[in-house]
Amino acid sequence: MELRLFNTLTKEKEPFAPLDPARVRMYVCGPTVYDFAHIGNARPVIVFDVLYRLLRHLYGEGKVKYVRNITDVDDKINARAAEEYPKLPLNEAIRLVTEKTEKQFHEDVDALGCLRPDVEPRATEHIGEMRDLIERLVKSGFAYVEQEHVLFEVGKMSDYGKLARRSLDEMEAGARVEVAPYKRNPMDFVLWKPSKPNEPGWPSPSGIKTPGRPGWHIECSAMSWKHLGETFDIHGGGIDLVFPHHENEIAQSRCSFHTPIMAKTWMHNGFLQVEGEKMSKSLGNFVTIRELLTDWKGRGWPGSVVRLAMLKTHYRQPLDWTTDRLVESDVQMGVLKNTVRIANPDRGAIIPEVVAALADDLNSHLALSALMKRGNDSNDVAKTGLWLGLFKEEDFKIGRDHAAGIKTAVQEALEKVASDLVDARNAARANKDWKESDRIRDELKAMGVVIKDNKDGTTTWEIAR
RNA sequence: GGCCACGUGGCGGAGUGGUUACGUAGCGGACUGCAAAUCCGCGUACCCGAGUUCGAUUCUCGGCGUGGCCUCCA
Repeated sequence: MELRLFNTLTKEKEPFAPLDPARVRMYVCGPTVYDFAHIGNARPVIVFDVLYRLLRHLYGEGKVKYVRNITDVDDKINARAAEEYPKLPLNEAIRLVTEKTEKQFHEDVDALGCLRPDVEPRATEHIGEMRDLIERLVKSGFAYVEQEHVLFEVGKMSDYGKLARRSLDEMEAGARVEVAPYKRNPMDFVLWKPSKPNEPGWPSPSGIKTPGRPGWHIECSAMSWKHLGETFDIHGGGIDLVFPHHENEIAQSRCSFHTPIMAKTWMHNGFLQVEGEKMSKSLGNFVTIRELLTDWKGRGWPGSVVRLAMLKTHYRQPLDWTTDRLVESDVQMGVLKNTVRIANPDRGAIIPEVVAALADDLNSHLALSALMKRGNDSNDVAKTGLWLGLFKEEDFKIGRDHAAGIKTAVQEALEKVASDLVDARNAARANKDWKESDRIRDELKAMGVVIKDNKDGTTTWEIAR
């Protein structure tokens, strides 16, 4: 099956061919760990999780390497640490903030059914690689040292701006901010900057005496290099990262290694709004993953429902996050769960139409349509839903145990009670005592058991969703 | 101001130069003592204007609207 992906570099959907099919390599920009991740952060995590699953399916599980970084050096982190732990030394406070936030992030995205990447490198563990890259750039003339800063000189790179499709002239004309005095060109960007005495700092490159810290972009160049090599296949993130972040990553990496590309395919997910408005703290419509899972609009939403709600829209389209979207996803998830309630994924196969839809630039909505199509074999739906991350293995534990004849004491007791009541109700029905029959059904309902009178005359029951 | 994306039925949303998915909601029906679940049927949409064309929702140009980037940001 041919995989086609939209490449921001060429603005075209193109056939995907890995540099090395035995080692498919993908890098996605991960979170800056200073606060709960919000629903906008969840979008790329879910989207690229689906791509990761698809790549593993197409090339083999052991053949794909997925790297998603954790940014643990950043001014926002420093500010948050000082605010939350004013009495601790800053470095210790920073460690507490980043560790806590990283744990929260993992809990949240696990709940959304996302697989962990193969490597989750931390910026602070790659300062050496960053210094190495910076030294290379200075030596080869792409970067310069000025007032203890190291800056990348954009004018030295002939096709700077290619990803964002902007020429230097256009960008300078649009520059609205004050230009720092140490910059040769207004668009030059920081690779390394000096730290104040109370800030985190590391030995500086290129003969700078004062300890310093990295600029924002260099960490991704360093970590992708360390874990994926000088060039790799896919680099992903939110569309807002195209400029300047990804443009600058490309500049750093290509000029360090003198390569024509950094990543072959650049993929960017579209932005998300909340109830038709831009999500922002000032509007008060900021939605964190944690809120969604526990209490948003009066209830908690299962991770699978959030995942489904996210994948209903193609990843490059803008997405409006609304209650209606979640309610509909909840209904659909209920239908899916009902379909697979006695299914066994081990006996099913991944539905080819679902894979085909995803292989066409991750058309997740069409894939979901194929999954929910009437008449699908329930074992196939189970297998495919599991593969898509919509179901978890434990969703099928009861079905499997049931098939294997394993029951817990609680289940046995429940079954005894329920089957006695069902028998009593059927006896009442045989006497056309509808009042008693309905009373027993209500009693069962109160216990969380739903009755179904089947067409063949039998009566079955199940635990209410 | 510069660059870019998007605009499809009540809602979500795919797709296509001509035959107009699918889901959800709604309505009608089958099945039921009544329910639940399931199944069947119905609705007939593509921002506006101009152009290309035998024919455009689909291509081109212009407009309007929404959003993004240009500054930390998924």
